[in-house]
Amino acid sequence: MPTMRAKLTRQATRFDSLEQEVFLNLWRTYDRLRIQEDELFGRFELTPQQYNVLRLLKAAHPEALPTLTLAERLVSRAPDITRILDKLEERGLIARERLADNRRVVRIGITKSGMALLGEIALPLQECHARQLGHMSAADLKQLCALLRVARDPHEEEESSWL
Amino acid sequence: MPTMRAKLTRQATRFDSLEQEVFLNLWRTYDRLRIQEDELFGRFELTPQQYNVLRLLKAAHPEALPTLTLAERLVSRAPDITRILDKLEERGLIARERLADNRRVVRIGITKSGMALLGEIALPLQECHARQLGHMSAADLKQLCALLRVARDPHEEEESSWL
DNA sequence: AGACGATAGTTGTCCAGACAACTGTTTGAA
DNA sequence: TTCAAACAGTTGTCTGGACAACTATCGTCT
Repeated sequence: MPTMRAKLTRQATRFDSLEQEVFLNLWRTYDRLRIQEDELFGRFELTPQQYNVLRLLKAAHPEALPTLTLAERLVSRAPDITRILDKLEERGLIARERLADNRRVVRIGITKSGMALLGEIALPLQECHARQLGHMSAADLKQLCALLRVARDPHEEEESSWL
Repeated sequence: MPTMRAKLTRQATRFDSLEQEVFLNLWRTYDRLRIQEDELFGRFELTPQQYNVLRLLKAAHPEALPTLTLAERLVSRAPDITRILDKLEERGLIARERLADNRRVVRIGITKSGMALLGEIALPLQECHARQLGHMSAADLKQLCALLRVARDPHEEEESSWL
């Protein structure tokens, strides 16, 4: 009985501070859960970022979004948004259209083919989410969500930009 | 002409599930906080992974750890552990030693130079952690930690391996 | 109208991460 | 004793991410 406790105490002392412990836990947890996502999206030859592009475009559908607006809404920074879109366009999952009245802007829309791919992914993705976090109660999930929001709140320019 | 005015009305994009919401929040929060870490470690020409190697070696000091043992303990997977170590060795921050009684094993130890670098980083790193999460109460931080552990618990092979 | 700065994307280049195939070393069973 | 399997790292190679410099277009100030 004291062996377990002593072990945990020793572990805890390896951190320099509580903040460091939180950040490393965050990193570790993200990494572990991402393994599941990577495996799933890999089956469809998508990266998580590419999937997120499609997800956002589906949410905007039938609107099309300017490239940089899309980039802003992505979960993770994407300085290489152009090339991410290049690959999706090559596969016919999105369509680009340069606006006639402002030729600087390229608007991105999801294609039927893209919507179809999202349809294929939907069920296995739900199963993936269940494997990832299905062991937690809804209450815990909500609390975790809330705490994560608090944690990053000062680091968001505008609260609503990325979803 | 309804060209690009109606874009802000769509911001309340729905998640497919609570689990997805948690994962995307996790990803986003990790990404936001990581920006701070990247900036800090960048000043010392280290990646977060490289810092973690040094941190673990300091914790093990004066013991030296076999390469793959070290890799297991890292926060994030590191299939390229060899090259991470190559770079640290080039800079004289770690030392490699092939064991005489089992020539397969390479043991890694932190050097004085490596310890000195960690000493330099310590204070700015604490300031970084304060910027990242200093706005949260100790109670919230502990709760967040606990929830993160619960979240990844089924995805850890052995609870104590990575610290 | 012309020039300048701002805006919207694109491209170049370099480095880290991922996966798999490979080398060298030890063990252990026929 | 010898040879195959297991082990511990290493290397090859490809893709994705990061940052900065670049092009094209537009707005605006004079």
